Amino acid sequence: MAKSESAIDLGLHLPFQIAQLHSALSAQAKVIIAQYGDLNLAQWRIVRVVALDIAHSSTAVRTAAGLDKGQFSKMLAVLEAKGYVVVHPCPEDKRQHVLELTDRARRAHDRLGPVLDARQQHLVATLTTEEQEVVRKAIKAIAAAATKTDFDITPPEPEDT
Amino acid sequence: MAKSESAIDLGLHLPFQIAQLHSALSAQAKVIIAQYGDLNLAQWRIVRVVALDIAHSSTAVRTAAGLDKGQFSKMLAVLEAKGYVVVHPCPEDKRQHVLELTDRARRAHDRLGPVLDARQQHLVATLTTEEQEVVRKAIKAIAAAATKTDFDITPPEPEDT
DNA sequence: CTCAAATGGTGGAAAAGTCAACGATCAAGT
DNA sequence: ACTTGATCGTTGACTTTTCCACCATTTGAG
Repeated sequence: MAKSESAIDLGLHLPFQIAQLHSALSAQAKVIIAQYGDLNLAQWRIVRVVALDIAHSSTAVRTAAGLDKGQFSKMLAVLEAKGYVVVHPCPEDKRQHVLELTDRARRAHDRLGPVLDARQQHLVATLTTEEQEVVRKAIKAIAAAATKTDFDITPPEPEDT
Repeated sequence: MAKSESAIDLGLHLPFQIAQLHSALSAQAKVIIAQYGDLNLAQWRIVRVVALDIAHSSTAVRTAAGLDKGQFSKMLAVLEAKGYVVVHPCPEDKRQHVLELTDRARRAHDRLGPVLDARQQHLVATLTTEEQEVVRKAIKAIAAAATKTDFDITPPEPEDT
């Protein structure tokens, strides 16, 4: 088989390829988003999660957007300052907030949403439905497998030097 | 079909899921690498590219490792300072350098390489060979599709506000 | 040879992301 | 009611990543 290469074929390197892919996607998103407003990627994600009614309370939005606690706090402050969201106290849990989008955010979402949907379609355009399904499943599986960190074929040996 | 959700099902979101996956993989790699030495991810990639004889001249290594120009310069300086690589002038192009690994780097690679290979296998362990093939193809295709930034369903209309 | 355009590497600035500590709030048990 | 432990959001320091302007070198055209 063509696996004669040391280890660098195409098969190996999955994390590297994912990183490359992520980089490309991120750059693409950045350019697109920049054309339509003054929000960055993280901020847009927050807006989108709320606009699609995926979540409205702060923690739920944060996890859905996949953001760090600190970063979320900062981005949310920016969004509020720019007039994209209004923050209400949460009746059920006084520690949290409830996010409400302003008209400005809704307009931005109405303009940008379709473009991002088009992008999404463009991205998977070359894949069949079955392939998309496989990819989706694989992402999930690999993400789960990525939690293990103790491989330890050979335990670290500090006195090797 | 089950596509009743606004847009947020599983199918959409690919960039987001890739981002999450990348984050998980990156964190995993970070932990593993940290156990075996004092190199970070980018530095390790450089070492690996050279160790596997994928490239030796600076620009080739940089692109193979998928690093930013500036970051590569800095990481390379660190590698040199730590005694992992020796930088020679490039005879064919005086702007570039030729990278040579030190024994230290080779030892590090000999120790860490197998662990990362094991990790790689673990990551794709749940996927069949065909599925791996699909994933590989998909990554390539999506990455290619990610270069397009001009979707412009509707051109930006500044006077919408 | 000379010039202009393109490419490579460096360094600094700005942005993004990470992390830990802190006070406020909640939940659960007593 | 009270206490303990957990969760939540904020803040500030810190690291990492990204971007851009600059100079040196190369390449190709005249």
